[in-house]
Formats: sequence, C-alpha cells, structure tokens
Amino acid sequence: MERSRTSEADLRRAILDTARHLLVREGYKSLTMRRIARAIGYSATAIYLHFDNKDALFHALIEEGMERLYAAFREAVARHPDDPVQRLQALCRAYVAFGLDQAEYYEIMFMAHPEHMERYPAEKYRRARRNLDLLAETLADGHARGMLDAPEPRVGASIVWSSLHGAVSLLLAHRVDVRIAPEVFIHAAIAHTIHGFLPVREAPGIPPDIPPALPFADGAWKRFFGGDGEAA
Amino acid sequence: MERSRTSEADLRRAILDTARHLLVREGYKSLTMRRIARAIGYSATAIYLHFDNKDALFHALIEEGMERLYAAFREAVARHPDDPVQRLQALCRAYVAFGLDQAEYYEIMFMAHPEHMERYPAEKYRRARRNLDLLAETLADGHARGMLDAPEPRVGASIVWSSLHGAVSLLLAHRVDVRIAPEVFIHAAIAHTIHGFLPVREAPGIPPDIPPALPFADGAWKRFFGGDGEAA
DNA sequence: ATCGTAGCTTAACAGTGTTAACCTCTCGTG
DNA sequence: CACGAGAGGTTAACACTGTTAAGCTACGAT
Repeated sequence: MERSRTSEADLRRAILDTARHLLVREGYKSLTMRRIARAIGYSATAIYLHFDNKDALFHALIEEGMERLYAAFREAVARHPDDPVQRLQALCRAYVAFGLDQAEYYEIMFMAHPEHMERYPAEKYRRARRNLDLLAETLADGHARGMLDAPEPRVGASIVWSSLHGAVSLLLAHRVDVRIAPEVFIHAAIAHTIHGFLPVREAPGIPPDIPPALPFADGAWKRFFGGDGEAA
Repeated sequence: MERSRTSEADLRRAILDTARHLLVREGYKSLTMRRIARAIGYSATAIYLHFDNKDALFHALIEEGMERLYAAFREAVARHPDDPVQRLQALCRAYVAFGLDQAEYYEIMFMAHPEHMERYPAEKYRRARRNLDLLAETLADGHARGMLDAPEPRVGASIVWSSLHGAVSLLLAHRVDVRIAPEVFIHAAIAHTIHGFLPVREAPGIPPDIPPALPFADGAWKRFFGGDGEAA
C-alpha cells in the first residue's frame, strides 16, 4: 500500500518499529507475524527475508530493550557517583520504573516463556550482562567502604536483579495482594532489596550469618539441574 | 479405545491427571487440548463438557498446585514451631524446592502470561492467599520477639514471595549468570530474603531507614496503574 | 413405547508460525 | 546492448492451535 516509508532496504527497521508499537499498544498476544505484516503493508512471509523466525525478531527486540535499560542504568549511576547506597537505590528504582513503564518490553525481555528462548544464542546476552555489571560495581564499591555487606558482588548483582524481577513480574501479572497499595509494595520491595545488603547487628537468637552449607538436604532440584548445565 | 479407566463420570479427573502428566513430561508447549484428548482416548471437544475452556483447566491445575505448596508450607511450619527465623528459612526452602522440583506446576501457577489469567476469578486465589498467610504469621511472630524487623507482616509476606519468585523464575528460565553455581545462587537468594528482615546496625553513611516517601519522583508507572485498579 | 437429554462425536472456523514455489525487476557482466 | 543472476517480494499451502455448532447414540423416566 503506502510503501513509500520503507523505500530502501531498511524494512528490517520498519518491522522492528512496528513490532514494538504493536507490542506496546495491542499487547503481547497481538504480536503475530501476519499482524505486523499487515501494519506495514507487506505480506507475512516478507518478514522471513529479514528474520529467521519469530524468535529472532524477539531477540532483536530484547537487545533493544537491554540497550534502553542500560541507558537508564547509566543515568542512575551518573546521578549518584559518590554514595554507593544511594546509587544502588537509584538503580533499583530505574529497574522497577523501566519494568512498569515499558511493561511489554519487559515481558518479552524477562517474562517470555523458556520455550521461546531455547534457541537463544547465549552470546547475545552480553548486553544484558552489562546491566548486571553496573550493579556489581556498585555493590563492590559499597562493600569496600563498609557500607554494604556484599563479599561477592557478582552474586549480589544477580540477587538484586532476581529480587526486583520478582517484584516487577508479580506487579505486571497483577498478582500482588489487592489490599497492598502498589506504591507501598514497590517501596517495600526496593527497601528490602537494599536492606538485605546492610550489615546486621547481633540480636537474640539470630546467627551471625544465615545458616551455612547446602540449602537443601535432599536433592530436590537435582532433577531440574541434572539435564543441562548451561544457562544464559 | 481403552476407555475402561474412565468408566464413570470422573472424566474430569482423568483430564486433570493427564494434563498434569503431559505438562510435567512433555512441557508447557505440548499441553494442548487435542493432545490431552488423544492421551485419554477422547475427542478434544469432550474436554469442553467438563471445562469451559483451556483457561478453566489451567485454573484447576493452579488450585491443585497451590494445595501442594500449602502442604509443603505446613510441613515446614510444623518442623520449626519455636524459632520464627528458622521457620522462615524452612518456608523459603520449601518454596524454592517446590518451584524447582515441580517446575511445570510452578510455571502455570506463577509464570503464565497475564493473557491467560485475564478471566481468572479473583475469588479462587484464596488458596494462594493461605500460603501468604503462613509467611505473614511467621514474620509477625519474629517481629513480636524482636528477631525480625517486619512491622507490616502482610506486606512482608508479599515481599518474601516476590523475592523468592524472582529467584525461582530466573532459575527456571535459565537466566542466571552461568558463572554462578545454582546452589550458590539459591543459598544467596534465601539468605538475602531473610537478611532483609534482620535489624540493621548503625554504620557510616547509612540512614536508619531506607529513604522515605514515594519511590519515584515522576509518575513513571502511572500509565500502568492508571487503567485498572483491581488485582489478584 | 416414547421422549428427553447426558455424553460424546465429527466438521468446521478463524487463527497461528513456517515453507515451497513463483514472479518481477534491477544490476553487473560478456 | 542483451542477458542471466539474484535480491526482494508474492500467493498457496501445511500442520497446527482453541473453540463452536450440529448431529449421533444410548439410557432413564414417564
């Protein structure tokens, strides 16, 4: 139809833009090949000339999302160059804000079912890793200054991510107790995430460190981790 | 075919069992109406005589899953009737163990896309709420004894859930950094979750409480929460 | 003996992702 | 300039999906 917009070979660009818009405006379930094609005035199969399959299109969108999140993260870091705790808090806020504000982006980035991610090349998660690195550096900084208890920043960064991801995904799925105001929940989630890295004081009945050793006696998750050792 | 098993009108039971087995053995994507039907020797439409639609079948499975989780939770509570911190830890372990051991159950219970949950009657989440109640009671107990800092147990319970859910869902999606051993990550996630409720000590540059007021200056997530006020 | 209906069937619809075959038009080379 | 190659697009089709409409069969009650 009005094919003037995609005059050159940047149809790939048009596909991605349309996919993103469709995702944001119509929602996840409306993101189908035929619908994208119809929106840009091409046939569905034309998409396959630029993307191997729907997964590949998803991966491209995920990379874009990671880039956006990274931009938000860097801005948060730049805003608090001195205080690592404040910086950590700014990062947490940036993450939650990104997740709620760009909900559909977040969904395909972090909530897409593993089935879609099977063929995902682990290579491409480098962009995602940069975001974790910013968290790890902040934790390491705070640990060095004695303000945060994060002896293993890399693990700590994943914990921060994991904790915030839980909050965002439950919010997006509307699974949080209705009697709790969203703002309260968000504030509590961020506070708890940071709180978990603050040094503890001795108190009655509290071991200096949460118990040691293996978290489970029996091999509960062995079945799960038995099959494949790689992740991303 | 061999329809002797479903001699009576408990075909509903057979559908649920088959769906669960199929889910566990073949994975999420193989859980289709036709496949379930074929497995029990009925036609696909026969399922619609016992369930309104696929969502309703999912809901039934979710309720079963919630029941199982509740059983595991009650066992954890019974094992540590005295120490709330130990009890909280046992609950955390039970949750993670359930998530990893019954991965497919966990997926439809907590990771199914909101699209599937649109028509879900909020009423039915009462079973889910009981699990949160056990967490809340434990937090309240610990708070009363000065061992845990959880002034609002109901919020705290959701935070615990949220935190663990993040860990489990990232593990199930194989999204955790490959350089971190799963056992290490799991232990750190549980430890951090509990740690977040331990009283802090004064330290250089750390405010007594993580900052007050609204977590965001601009109305970042307003678009998200603007539309619908109900959740579940 | 007949009617109603519970319980199940087949046929069909509107979708989905994806592939194969074809068509057209431009561009580099003999 | 003529021509073959191939880039970039098309339609038709396959094997699926959830779901609905219509029809069949057999049994229990009147």
